[in-house]
Amino acid sequence: MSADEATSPYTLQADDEDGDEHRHVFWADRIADEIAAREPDDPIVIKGGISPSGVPHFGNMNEVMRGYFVAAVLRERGHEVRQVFTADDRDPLRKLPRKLANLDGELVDLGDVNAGALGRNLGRPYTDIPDPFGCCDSYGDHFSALIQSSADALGVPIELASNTRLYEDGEFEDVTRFLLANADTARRVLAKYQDKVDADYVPFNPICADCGKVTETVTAVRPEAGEVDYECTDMEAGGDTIAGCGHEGTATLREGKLPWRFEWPAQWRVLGVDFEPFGKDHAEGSWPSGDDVARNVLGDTPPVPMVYEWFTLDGKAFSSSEGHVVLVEDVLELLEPEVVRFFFAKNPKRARDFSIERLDQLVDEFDRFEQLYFGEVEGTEDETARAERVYPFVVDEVGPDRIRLPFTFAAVLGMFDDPDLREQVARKEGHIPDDADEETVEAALARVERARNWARRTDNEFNYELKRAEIPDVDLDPATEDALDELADFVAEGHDGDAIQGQIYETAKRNDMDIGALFTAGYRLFFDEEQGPQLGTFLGKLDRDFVVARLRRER
RNA sequence: GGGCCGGUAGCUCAGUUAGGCAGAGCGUCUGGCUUUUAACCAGACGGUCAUGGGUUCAAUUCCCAUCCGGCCCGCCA
Repeated sequence: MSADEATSPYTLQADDEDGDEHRHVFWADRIADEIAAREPDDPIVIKGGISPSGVPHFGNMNEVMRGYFVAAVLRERGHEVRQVFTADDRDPLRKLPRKLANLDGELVDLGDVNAGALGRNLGRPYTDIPDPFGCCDSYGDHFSALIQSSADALGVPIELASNTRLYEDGEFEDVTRFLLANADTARRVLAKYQDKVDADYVPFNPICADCGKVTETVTAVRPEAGEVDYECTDMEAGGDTIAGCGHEGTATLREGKLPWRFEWPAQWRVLGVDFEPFGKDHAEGSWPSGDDVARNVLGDTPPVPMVYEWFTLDGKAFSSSEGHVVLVEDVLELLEPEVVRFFFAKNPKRARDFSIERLDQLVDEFDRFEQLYFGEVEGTEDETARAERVYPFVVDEVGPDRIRLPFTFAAVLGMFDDPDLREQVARKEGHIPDDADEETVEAALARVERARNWARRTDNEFNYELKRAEIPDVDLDPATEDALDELADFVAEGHDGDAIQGQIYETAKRNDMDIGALFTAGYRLFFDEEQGPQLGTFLGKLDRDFVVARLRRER
């Protein structure tokens, strides 16, 4: 097969060759069609994978979530699906990340762990490097555990497969032997993509028995015996040189790894992969060569590919090594899992910014999406069709009776520590129907914690802080001062929040001043902000002496 | 330098695979609601669909060129 028969990885924009007449509102349906057209045997295998080289961040979850939606669609169609995720943990550590994370997902500076010990392991497989936190069997296992817990947190069942384990168990042995026996073909194909591939190139990198580094210099190959001889030479890694130890030895096919361009197709064969999503970094490099290697070296059909665009985080590229990351666990302190899944259900072709600052916008979008599904709001034909198709895949359970507090409202409710007070205010504002059962109300109020975390984290205008200790520095004109004094007298008489709220309006009118100005003065005095929660209700909840004194600007 | 992906309202995004009046939400503005402030209702404003050409009765959509952002083309994954 020639190169022009190669598969474009841009599956979502390819022409539909079947002339399939239904247009899909959900990209995962389109992919599922592609997979089904090949009539694969069950179970259908969907793969993702990353190197456990450092903190697995929110953007990495594309590898899990994109596959998840395709799996869900295929399951809906009656297929058995396995979602496999390879931890590419035999890859060598090439450079030290500046930030690591403990098993709780807390970021840690390299300097706070034993950086020196880590530095001595450059060039060795992640699974052969001690865990810098000392809690797992290896560096690789540590970060694999984080990948697993991230997938768990999103409710996606993945079968995590350790690449190292696959090598050790001999799963790659046959395909490795085949590649070594057919090294000429392998070289010829890969040379189309990589200039460095010459007559001496060997598609296998043994691990040095002496220093443990992945080596690149193979001096003899005996495929039948399942052995290679090697010399441990220097390795180039990102401009730096990792020194080899010079050891000359012999390795079995289980004691090394395939170079990535062969390892990927080998994984497809060994795991029987039918579909794999991957980031755009692979689209023009490893995919074309992998596709070619699979077809023309191994004689396999490569999986259905799908390129996804990368996310940015608050406008900047995610960077594990530099610590510009957010982990799934962090995100789930701010968003419900269904909102996170909703984000990943959007078109993979589009580069998106995951904006922590504007998470309220994402949540509002989700809430509307949900209302569209339940027919509670009007939308365009496309919006409605999309909501009807996608919503069930995004939530664990379709619940028409759920209550969603508007996110920013929930953030403001967060200033009350007392759960009863939160509920009371939410009811008063009409966000909780009278007939809602206890469980539903509790579920609705769960958003308050997340919204509160968001307000705190971004320290935005919803992060209200009562300035109790000290009176904010505020300039007031005499008319406002009079009004505040009158209001103080009213509060001192003992009235509830509703009455105080009404009195603010009355007082402003009586003093012939702008209502907004009086509210602003109030917010200034209590929050040092221009706006805030419904003032009367809020003041009604505070201790009366303090409120009276503050309105009189006494303390 | 070559290839690829993306660019749609102030913001967040649908729509582009198959050419047929430019869309939604939020925000903004105006008005209303006997209490605008964390609302609700009604309406308005908001666009050279990145730019310039071409094909076409008709182009956001197809073709060519250009600009911007990102990725790949060394190594590695």
